[in-house]
Amino acid sequence: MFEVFETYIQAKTRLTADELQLIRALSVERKFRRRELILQEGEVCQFKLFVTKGLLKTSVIKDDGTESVMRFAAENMWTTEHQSFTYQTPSTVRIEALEDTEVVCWTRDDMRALLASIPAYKSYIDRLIDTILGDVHHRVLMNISYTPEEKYQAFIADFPDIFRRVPLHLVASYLGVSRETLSRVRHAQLRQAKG
Amino acid sequence: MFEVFETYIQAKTRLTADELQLIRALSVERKFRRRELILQEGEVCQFKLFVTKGLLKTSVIKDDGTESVMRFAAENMWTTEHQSFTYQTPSTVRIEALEDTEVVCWTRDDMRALLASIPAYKSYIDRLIDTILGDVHHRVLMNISYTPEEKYQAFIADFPDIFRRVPLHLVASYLGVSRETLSRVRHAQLRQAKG
DNA sequence: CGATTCTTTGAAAACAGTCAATCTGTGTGG
DNA sequence: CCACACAGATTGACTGTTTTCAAAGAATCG
Repeated sequence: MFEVFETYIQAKTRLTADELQLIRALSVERKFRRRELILQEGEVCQFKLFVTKGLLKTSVIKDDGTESVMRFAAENMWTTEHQSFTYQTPSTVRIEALEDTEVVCWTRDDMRALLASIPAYKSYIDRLIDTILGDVHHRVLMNISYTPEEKYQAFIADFPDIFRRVPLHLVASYLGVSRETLSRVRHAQLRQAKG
Repeated sequence: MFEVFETYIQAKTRLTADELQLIRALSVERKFRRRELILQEGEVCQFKLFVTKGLLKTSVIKDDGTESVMRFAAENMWTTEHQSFTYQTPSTVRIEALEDTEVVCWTRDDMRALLASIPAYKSYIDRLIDTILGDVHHRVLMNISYTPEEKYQAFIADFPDIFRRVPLHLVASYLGVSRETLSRVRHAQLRQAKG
């Protein structure tokens, strides 16, 4: 699995063999089965995960049982519960595997050590966070100003590799519309694409 | 104005007199009138702003003239167009003063220089970004799972110092509901509070 | 297969959005 | 200082959309 990460990170930044070796030494490889929980509500998030294979879902479950999907993470994407990971506090979200999934991950302390000792890696992470910030701003704008049709189109455009692999009702939850509405939206768009 | 920033930053992190002096040396103080544009769509965002007095609004105007408010920034809050500032690309958003406003600000290059030479300042900014990330995740969750009533309550709880100073229709835009709906929501809540 | 999960569909209800008109307060200029 | 203009808020009636509920149909996994 680490090889996938290695390929990815080499494309993003220039690391020496020693630096990469250090990152590898502190990494942990883990596998999860479909439906397996990576993180449960109330637990402290111990790892920052890099997905090398499969698909993860981060979500919040309300008291009434309603689920809100915060995030999907497929190959070559990072995921973690930022708050819980950074401050080692109980998580309010859960992370679950939607497919059999393989990840490479690091604990907070190991991550800190790596970032402190490898400037190029730190600066890559800084750029990554810039990107995340841009993405989430885009998502907010979509949330407050798009119609359901536009939201679904944006989702397809933003996650071309993911949208076919995720059950529609989870996409609906991610977008903040009901599954029935999204089903109808998609149906209408399919008809339009044909006609 | 710098004094306000100084008080703020000293409470957040420990800086030496020299470091603070350096930060001051590169800072620019600016004042804006109510309704004045700080940043226009298409312009490159030259500054990262720290508000010492007043209130700013960041928003996006769609082709049909509809405005979506992305963010408010009052005293002791930072604001900038992250994408435009970081990569010096044209901004898709505008920033406007809702009140007469005073800010302390820094250009990207000066900010970079400061962060590179003052580790404590860099680490403060890193923590700040952690906070922003948490805030915006909270906002997304609110967007996709709260009712208009809950959104308004959350806004009041999140911005107790701001909500009274902002026209209701801008709050509505920020929350992604129509101004009429928010007006009715607020009315109902006032009645409830009395009864 | 057999059971679960997921999707679709229809009909009804609830809801928020739109439109239009009015009301309020504020600030500006004569 | 007044009057007028303007930005903002409210209200009612209406429209349109989305949610909800319920049931049936498809797909998928074990």
